Amino acid sequence: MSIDLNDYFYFVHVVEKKGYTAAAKALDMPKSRLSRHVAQLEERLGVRLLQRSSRNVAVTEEGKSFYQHARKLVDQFEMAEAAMDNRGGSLSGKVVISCSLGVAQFVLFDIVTDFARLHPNVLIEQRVTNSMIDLITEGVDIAIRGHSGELPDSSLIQRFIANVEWQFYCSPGYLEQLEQLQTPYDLASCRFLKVGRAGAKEAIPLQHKDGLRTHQTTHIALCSEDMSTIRQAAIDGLGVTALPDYVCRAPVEAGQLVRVLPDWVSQYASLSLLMPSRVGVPPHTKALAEFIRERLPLAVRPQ
Amino acid sequence: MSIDLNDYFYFVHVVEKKGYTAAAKALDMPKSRLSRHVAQLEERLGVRLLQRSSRNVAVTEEGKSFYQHARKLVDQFEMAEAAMDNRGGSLSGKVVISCSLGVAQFVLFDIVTDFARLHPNVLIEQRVTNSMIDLITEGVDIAIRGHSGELPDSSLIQRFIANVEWQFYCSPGYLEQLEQLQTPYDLASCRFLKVGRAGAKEAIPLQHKDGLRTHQTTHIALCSEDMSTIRQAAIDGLGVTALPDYVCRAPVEAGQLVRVLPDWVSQYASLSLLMPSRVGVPPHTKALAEFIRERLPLAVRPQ
DNA sequence: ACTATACGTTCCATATATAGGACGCTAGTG
DNA sequence: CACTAGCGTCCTATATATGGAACGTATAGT
Repeated sequence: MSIDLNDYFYFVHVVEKKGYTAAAKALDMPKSRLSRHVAQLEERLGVRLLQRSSRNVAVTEEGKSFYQHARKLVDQFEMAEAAMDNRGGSLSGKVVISCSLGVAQFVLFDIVTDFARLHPNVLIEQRVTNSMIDLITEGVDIAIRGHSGELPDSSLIQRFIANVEWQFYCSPGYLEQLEQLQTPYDLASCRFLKVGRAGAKEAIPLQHKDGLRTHQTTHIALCSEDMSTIRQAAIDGLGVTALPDYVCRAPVEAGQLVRVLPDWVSQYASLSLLMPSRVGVPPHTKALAEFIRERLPLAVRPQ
Repeated sequence: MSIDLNDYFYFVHVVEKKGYTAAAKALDMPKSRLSRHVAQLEERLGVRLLQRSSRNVAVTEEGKSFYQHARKLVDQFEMAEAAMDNRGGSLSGKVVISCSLGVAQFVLFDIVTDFARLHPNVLIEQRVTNSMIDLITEGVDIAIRGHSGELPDSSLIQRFIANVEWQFYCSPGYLEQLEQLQTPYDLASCRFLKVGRAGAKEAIPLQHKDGLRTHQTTHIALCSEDMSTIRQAAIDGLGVTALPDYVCRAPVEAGQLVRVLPDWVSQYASLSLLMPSRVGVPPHTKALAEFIRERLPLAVRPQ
């Protein structure tokens, strides 16, 4: 029974993709290899890491514990590889990064410029869209995706980066106009400013900090796919809105917005970084991915 | 060109054993394997990590940088393995640990007892000697060795654990008796208490914090292989001594000893953990080794 | 209830890595 | 100045791992 550090790598990816088939697609290797390597790891450790059914895999308690360690190992691996790619000679090449409007305006704006300053020979092509596009056919190297709950399975490598809370905000002036805004029900008598697309009336999801979920139907005063437009509308006192916490941090500090229903969150979302594969990725692409992975959590850090 | 995390493991061991032959012996595998894996790693990264002559290997600058990352990866690996070995079921078995008198009395005393309390079914046999013994023939599983400079090459796995400074101490009362003790030369008129074996006169090595080295011959009043005896003699005002910093921390805080020549150190030493091999090591031995590796640096931490 | 589908595992011819020794080289030794 | 011991690398029969398809099974849609 021999020690094989690659087992860690395989195991981590099977866990993160929640299955052998998905992991095999993402890593572009036959699933039989993954199966055998994870089995070998389990035998060597004498622990069952994954509980297989014929339909999917579930991570056991031991597996979760082991995953914590194994993920750190793979992190170290990725950092080491990225460090070696950066060494000395300046990076060059073109990298296509895709993200949403909100992420571009409020999260990545200084990260990509800092990277561009750091690596003047790397051409960054940023594609901004709120639509889900196919990264492979569109030739995208890196995508940042915001999503609530699970990201739909795909053949992409996806790495969790940060949690995001969509909180409720309005201007201090608008708040005074309202009779009260203490409970989700009070939203019914508000004008609501919604990010995305909407009809005249929409059910706004709410989640209490203790986990309780509910909905409240309310009147939509304005909806836009552009968060900065919605934010400006809220600052101008047009209504209540739900936005990611990091979007409203500055106007809250400036006194232009106040957080309302502070015990409630519209949705808990996540930001993930997606890449088509992890093998054969050119150094400048790896470097940007690693740069984002380090900087982005700081940019959206709560408080 | 395929990615192989084992390359990291092999590279780290070649660096730490300063050669393919020594690493191969320690890991109990043919050196051809190490050679090929390191070569593959270099080719994949496109960097020369080791500079080979036909007589030995030298780590390049890139190699040193890469080693920092790779060592962390291997650390993670070892911690993950140890964590899995510890899981649930209580460990059992016998483990033989060898160390010097000083390490036993001043460093390991609560570490081994804590471990014994944590794992009541593990029998720890501690062998205490100041002589260099052959771990393999003596059946020793783990050894803690103090050494100044490099540890002599052996077929053992050796992991650096902590730095130790041998500093100069005497009692406040003895210090008053002395005309002055400002420079190494002033040691000549002191009575010196030496750890180990010595003649009536000995050259005491000194090293300035800036790196300058010198010697000072002085009269030996007492020498013992037991640090606690020497320390007690110093507390009783019999002379000046040089002892590891951690040995004198308590008496210094109690006002029984004062550090003299504070800009000088008698020697910079290290503590390392040695094990016969890393493959086929039973869980309880791994667990003790990992436990020591975590706890010992805290026990000897300066200040 | 039925069926098509997608899952993880197993099988086996083939490709790849390995072990152990031979090799060429160099630093220390007499 | 020749020699020996010890180093890292290269070579090749053999052992091991691999990829792709076949397999058994459980789910989700009808």
